[in-house]
Amino acid sequence: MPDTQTKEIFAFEQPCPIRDVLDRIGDQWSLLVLEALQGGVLRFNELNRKIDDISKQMLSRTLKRLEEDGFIRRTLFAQVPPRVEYELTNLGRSFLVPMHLLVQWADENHIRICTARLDYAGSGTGS
Amino acid sequence: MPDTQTKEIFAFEQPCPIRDVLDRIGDQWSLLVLEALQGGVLRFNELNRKIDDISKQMLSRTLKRLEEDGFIRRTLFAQVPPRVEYELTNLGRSFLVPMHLLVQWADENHIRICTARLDYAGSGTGS
DNA sequence: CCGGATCCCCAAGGATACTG
DNA sequence: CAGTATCCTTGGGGATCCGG
Repeated sequence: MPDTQTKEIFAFEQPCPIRDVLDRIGDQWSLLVLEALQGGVLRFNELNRKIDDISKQMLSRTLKRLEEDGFIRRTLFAQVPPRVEYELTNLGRSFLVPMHLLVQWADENHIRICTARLDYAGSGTGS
Repeated sequence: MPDTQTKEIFAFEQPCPIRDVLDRIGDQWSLLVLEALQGGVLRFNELNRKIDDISKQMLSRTLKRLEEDGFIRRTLFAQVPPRVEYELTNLGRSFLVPMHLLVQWADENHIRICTARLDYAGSGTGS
């Protein structure tokens, strides 16, 4: 792709940090990884086991993206059996503060959402 | 799954409210719509103009999903020229509280994320 | 004015095999 | 052990046309 045209991603991209954040943690796995790393340093396969329904592929991608955005730090020990450790950065840790509030809200209001869905389905379609 | 280890991770199962929430607001437009409705009641085309880079299609879908989950309320006035009004529910308004904290965090730390990206790109690829 | 129905495209996500 | 490369599937999102 030699020449990427300036495709208008969003008109609100420049001053829209939340978009960046949502794009990162809105995916399937990022939040799980961040939560898993709350306990401390973990190696790749430890993470893989801890989240065990994630594939190596997705774990790798997710870690790379999180590292790229500065949420986690990757440390490679150049040894014969490779050893790589992942841990939260200060940025990652600080992020979990507001995130947990959102999680808490979700937890407290999930029942309402479910109720609303049933209600909607019930009133919308007779069948 | 009655008993797992010190799994503070939200299991990826039935009781995973955050997944529901992220799936809803992690999309392209939901947040924009919710923010737009903060000011009060708006009609369909008013919303369309306010977010003007959204298509009618996506606005319609987004509104329906938000209504389905109980974040907004839709009021139809059966008139010859159809009139439909949208407004936040209490649930939707309460959601914006933790959400704004996340937005605020994003706002305050966006520069760090951007820096991390440049840093990562700079150290990762020499070319 | 307010959408639904339809078609299309692309990128995110998964599975598997391979590598240093 | 810690990934990468490759292929494939899925569905979100856009454009457009149609209907009430």
